Amino acid sequence: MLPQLHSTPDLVERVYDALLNGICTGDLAPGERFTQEQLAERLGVSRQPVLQALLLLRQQGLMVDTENRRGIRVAPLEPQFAAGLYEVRASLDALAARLAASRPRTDLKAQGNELIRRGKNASSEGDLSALVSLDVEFHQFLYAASDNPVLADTANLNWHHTRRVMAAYLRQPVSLRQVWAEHQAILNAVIKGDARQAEKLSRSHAEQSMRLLFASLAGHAATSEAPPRSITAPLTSTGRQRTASVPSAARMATAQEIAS
Amino acid sequence: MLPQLHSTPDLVERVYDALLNGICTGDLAPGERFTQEQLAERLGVSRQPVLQALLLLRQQGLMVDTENRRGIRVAPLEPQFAAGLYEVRASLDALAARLAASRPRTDLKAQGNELIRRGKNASSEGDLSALVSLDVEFHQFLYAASDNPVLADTANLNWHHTRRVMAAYLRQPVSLRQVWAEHQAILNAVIKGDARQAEKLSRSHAEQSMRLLFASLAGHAATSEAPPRSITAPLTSTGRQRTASVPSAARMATAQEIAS
DNA sequence: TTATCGTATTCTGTATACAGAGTTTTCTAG
DNA sequence: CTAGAAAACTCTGTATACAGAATACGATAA
Repeated sequence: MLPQLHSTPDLVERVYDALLNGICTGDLAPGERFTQEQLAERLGVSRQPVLQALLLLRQQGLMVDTENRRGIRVAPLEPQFAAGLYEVRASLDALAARLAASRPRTDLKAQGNELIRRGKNASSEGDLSALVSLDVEFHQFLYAASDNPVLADTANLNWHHTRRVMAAYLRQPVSLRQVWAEHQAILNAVIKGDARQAEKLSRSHAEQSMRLLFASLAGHAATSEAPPRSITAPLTSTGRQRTASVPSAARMATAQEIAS
Repeated sequence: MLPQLHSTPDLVERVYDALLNGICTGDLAPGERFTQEQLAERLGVSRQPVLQALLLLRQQGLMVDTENRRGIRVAPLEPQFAAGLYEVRASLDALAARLAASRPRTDLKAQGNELIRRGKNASSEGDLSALVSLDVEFHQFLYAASDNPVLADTANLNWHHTRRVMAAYLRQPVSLRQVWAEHQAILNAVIKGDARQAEKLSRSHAEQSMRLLFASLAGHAATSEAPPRSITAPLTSTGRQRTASVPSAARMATAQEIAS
């Protein structure tokens, strides 16, 4: 009898993922208010999974209750918060690089180089969203290589915020080749097993990323909020559905649209 | 019109706190299986808040689904996990100390010294559970002093696990005066504004704590699992109650009790 | 006895029902 | 018209109802 993989529809997780993704990409702009019912209807589920997903998102600081406790909204994104985030990240990345370098692993080289190849590729094409994904992927790769699950979990939680920050602030394609050159250097140090060097490079990379980010932030006026592009598809649930028919066009209406 | 503090019974939070506390103190031993209904009945609430609290606890790695997805149990506590935990903590604490030292604050001295006084006091009395609390409190104090909310949140999440580890492994009162002498040294460096020194001391304190812990662990046989002392009171809910009467004696029965 | 199928049981996740807290709206007295 | 009470509305959190999935049990055939 095999372990029997579970085929869970798991609506909570799907709602969570949908909202998380919306927040991180900036499709769900901070500001507008949602009720649980609205979200539930858009996603084609009942209020219950939404309630639970919101519990998680609140706990991670991605959503906040509205003043009167009526409705919820995406947490605003303050530059000061981003600064704190990068301070933490610098420490965790430094640790990850050090650990990764001090645990010899044979399979790192191929996998790491492949990631870097793709990163440099996306970089020359100026594909911003691909770059964000690859950046996340590269750093997760390092966390995994550190072989410390606590570190991986801790860092990954913060990366949700980091993704948000990048998507929100990194409007113009800044000098991103530099980023991937630094990744390359870190990887090399890790592969060589030079823990000291890997740690140092990793820390300065995080700090450099923050500087880059804030330079980019200074570039466009603080008033020009991230223009939400916005689509959130209804979940194509295989599980039980509520009886009420769901409007087929489940686009998330944005303030911009309504205004125009 | 004042901000009007909400008087929320908030059952989810209370269930969460009750379970978290049980896990961290070791009253809820890893191993025995619970169903949502059992927990709900013991705490005098419906299954719904329990379900939601478990969502959080699962997400934080404190509880795990049982193999068959029937019931849930407290996540086992592996020494290897603890090692990873302390590696992360060393990094975060070092950062916290550095930041705290580099942001001059006048009110740190009095508050910090008071904590240390209480810590040394509890230390000489050998009050283990008070010592754990005070340890947590001292480190949270440093996180707060770092003035980086991301760091505080990140570190606090991990401290749940740390509390668990300490309660589970720190059976005999090891040389705890040493711990508070180190705290003292860290605080002094922070107050003096010596960031470099504060960072160094903080890192080595975390590493030292881990060594102490593992020494303690080696002391008693790995087989002697933490003896669960175990009581979890039913929530004295002010909100709506389920109609079914709750057994007044809501002690959590342990495997030990049943066996004897 | 042991393998195999069907049935009962358990337990979960999701949907729906309900009650309370805060808000807005409506109505009435001045 | 305006201040204030009261009714209606919104929205949340909790309880209950329901359906599906996995296991345990039990009967039947070899």
